[in-house]
Amino acid sequence: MARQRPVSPRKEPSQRRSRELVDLIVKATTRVLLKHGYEGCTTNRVAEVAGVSIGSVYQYFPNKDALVVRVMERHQEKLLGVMTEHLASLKDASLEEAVKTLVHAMLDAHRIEPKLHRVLREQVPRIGALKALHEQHSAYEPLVTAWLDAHREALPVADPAVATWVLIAAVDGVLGRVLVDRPGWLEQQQLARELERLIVAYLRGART
Amino acid sequence: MARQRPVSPRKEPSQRRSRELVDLIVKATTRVLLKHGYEGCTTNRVAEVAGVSIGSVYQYFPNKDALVVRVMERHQEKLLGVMTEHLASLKDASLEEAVKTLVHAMLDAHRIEPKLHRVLREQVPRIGALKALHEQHSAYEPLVTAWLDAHREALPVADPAVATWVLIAAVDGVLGRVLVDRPGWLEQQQLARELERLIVAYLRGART
Amino acid sequence: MARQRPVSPRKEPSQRRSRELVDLIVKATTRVLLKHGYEGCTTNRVAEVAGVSIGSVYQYFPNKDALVVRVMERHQEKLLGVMTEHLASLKDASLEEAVKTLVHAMLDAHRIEPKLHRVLREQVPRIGALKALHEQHSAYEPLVTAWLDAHREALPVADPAVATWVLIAAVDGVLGRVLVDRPGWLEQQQLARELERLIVAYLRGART
Amino acid sequence: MARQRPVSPRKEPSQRRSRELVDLIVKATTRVLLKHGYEGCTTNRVAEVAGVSIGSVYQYFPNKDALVVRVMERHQEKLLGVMTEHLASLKDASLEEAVKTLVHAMLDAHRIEPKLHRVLREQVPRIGALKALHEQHSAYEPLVTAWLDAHREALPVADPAVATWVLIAAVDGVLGRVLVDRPGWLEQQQLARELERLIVAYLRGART
DNA sequence: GATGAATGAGTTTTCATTCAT
DNA sequence: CATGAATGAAAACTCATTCAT
Repeated sequence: MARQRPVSPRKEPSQRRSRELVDLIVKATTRVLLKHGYEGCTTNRVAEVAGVSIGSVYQYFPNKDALVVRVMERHQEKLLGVMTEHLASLKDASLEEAVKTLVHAMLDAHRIEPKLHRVLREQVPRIGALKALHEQHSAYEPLVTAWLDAHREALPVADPAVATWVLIAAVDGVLGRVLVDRPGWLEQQQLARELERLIVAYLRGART
Repeated sequence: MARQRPVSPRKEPSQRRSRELVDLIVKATTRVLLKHGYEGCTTNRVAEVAGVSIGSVYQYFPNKDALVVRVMERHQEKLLGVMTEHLASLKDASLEEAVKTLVHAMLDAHRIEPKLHRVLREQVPRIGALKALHEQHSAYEPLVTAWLDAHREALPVADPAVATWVLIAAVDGVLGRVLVDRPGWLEQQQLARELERLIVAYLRGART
Repeated sequence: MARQRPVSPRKEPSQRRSRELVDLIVKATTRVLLKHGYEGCTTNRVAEVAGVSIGSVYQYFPNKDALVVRVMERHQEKLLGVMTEHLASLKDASLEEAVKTLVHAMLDAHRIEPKLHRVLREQVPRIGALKALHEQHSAYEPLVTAWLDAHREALPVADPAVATWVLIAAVDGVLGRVLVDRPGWLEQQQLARELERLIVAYLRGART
Repeated sequence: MARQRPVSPRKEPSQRRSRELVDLIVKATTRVLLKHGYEGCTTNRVAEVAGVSIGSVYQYFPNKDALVVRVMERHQEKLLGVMTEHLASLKDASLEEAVKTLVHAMLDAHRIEPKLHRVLREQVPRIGALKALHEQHSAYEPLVTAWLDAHREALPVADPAVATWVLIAAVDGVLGRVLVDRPGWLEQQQLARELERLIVAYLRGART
């Protein structure tokens, strides 16, 4: 299935000037990605939009995909920031609070740059970065797992890690779909409510 | 975002020979898609694999994407077949039975051609106006909604359509993820159990 | 040292039309090679000079070097033609006649397209085809060796094959140099005479 | 044939430090040439290998080819050293001694850095106006010519300069070929013997 | 209808060279 | 002097699509 070239930055931008350049390029990539999608995101176009020579692009990025990957990483860093910030208060929360927090966090994360988020979700799989995309959750999953573990007694959860995995996959699945098919819902109270219900019910559980 | 071309078959293959030709081409596209991914799925390659002239391909398909779309449609027809078959018995089922049926149906659907399924999910960019196509669920959602509607009294479900949507999005989200990150789980009992728990709990609900 | 890509034709030109196309391309390559050297022999330039689309070039040649190699092969076919024609009469020749024939043959071969010959000699090594270039002699070496073997008694030649090799390498070395540094000599009587002397002396030999 | 740029050092390295820098760069060029061939010998790579800024390279060399030329010059200086050293004793030598000396000298010269020698011969295109450089022999040819001239009486040599030229071209042709096609022979006694026979015979000559 | 030769715009990428710091 | 970031012309090559046969 081909694809799998080095994607790591070619050269660390050391001086200030370069760092700004890299920043410019990544931002341009984002814009182009938003406007033209992955196919239309050509290196020349990126360079042009960035107002930078094509050579400069290749000075810092070994190839086209490296650009996209970098955009993805930046976005994920932001997501992660939002998530961890929200989840910091999870520790001593009650079930209801915890769930509200989690849902709120995930919704907020999806509100950061919804269009970009959607483009990345749709296009990034093609460059084999789907796993990387999924692993964006791995950073805060432990927080959730820890909470579950702490409340194990009160909840019929056999394996906290698995429960976390299923939960996040489910919620993320729903949100991903919302982003693509029902972008308006992101701001709807009802969506949050349903997700909360989904989670609470699953955790309180009713063995089948 | 560019992309927006006709995608429907150029001409209905009326004679038998033509129909066989189309079939040949679609099968070839599938094979190429599996082996080389979307990027590597070039029209010339497809023609070659099909043992057919490139001109003939363009006789029946207006452009490259039409090929891929046809492959998706075929796959979805199969999915739909499996789903509706399973869901036919839904009508008078109890909650537990209904849920078991649904989960079983979705799992079975994902077992049809998992590799192709994954390639289509991962590799195929959202092609043009084809969002609808990606809503592979829309075809059987009504069946689930109908069942929910019929059992409305017994279940704290405000809006059956929304509940169906959320449910399917959640389960499909989990399964999509399983396909990519935990392919082995597809055959694991535990996965089915967790999904059933998720659904039952959500439907029996526990208002937050 | 990189370099070593497939160089064999991509597709056999089957129809008349195609054969003419390939011919056109090879001729254009020759012209470009003569005018701009190997570096300046770009595929686009070749296509342009041939009055053909760049795509057509790549239809029949997998890459740039394949073009050059084909030019080389054509040239060698001509050389070989001239050589074997001359050497046909070698069989029963006396030493003096045989040597005259050989020298005459090699000189004639170098007169075919001296400029092209020179360019190929200078540039072709770079694409790793130097051995191929040398092997151009292997086609008629046996003829010379056979003659030597037949006259073994009369000549102090220990190993006819080695003697042939040395002889041809020497003469070819001289001619190659003439081509580059003293192109005018090619028409000079004296050059032929010196080469004949070189050979005759070597074969008649005088053990050191 | 394009190509025609200044190739002489941009500025004489006056201070010690500069001389060391130039040395570093030339050595790096040699290494890169050996490892990657002429095509792969990029200025940036050279700078990197030399552990020197690309700017510094251009401080002392006006362009890429100047680098390669310098490498060639260095190599030829060494060759020349070996040759003249050997040929110093030529003066009063007998024919047999003289020939032995010459052959020995040329063989030794080819043993200096055979790989570099081969790369330079094979890979380096005739750079611009540098034919002269390729006439690596011109430096010691006079020595041989002088000897021939001194022994004119005893030898049937019409024009010593021409004889020298032919002789050296022939021997060098054989050696060049050996380098590429039969590298092992370089150490074989037989090669030396054959070359000696070739030369002695040619000089003692037998008018045809 | 079927064929497949021909097209050429459009991509990615390299690398010699410059010049502000 | 030294640096190395920045440049951008130019090269190789692809592939969807057309159209004469």
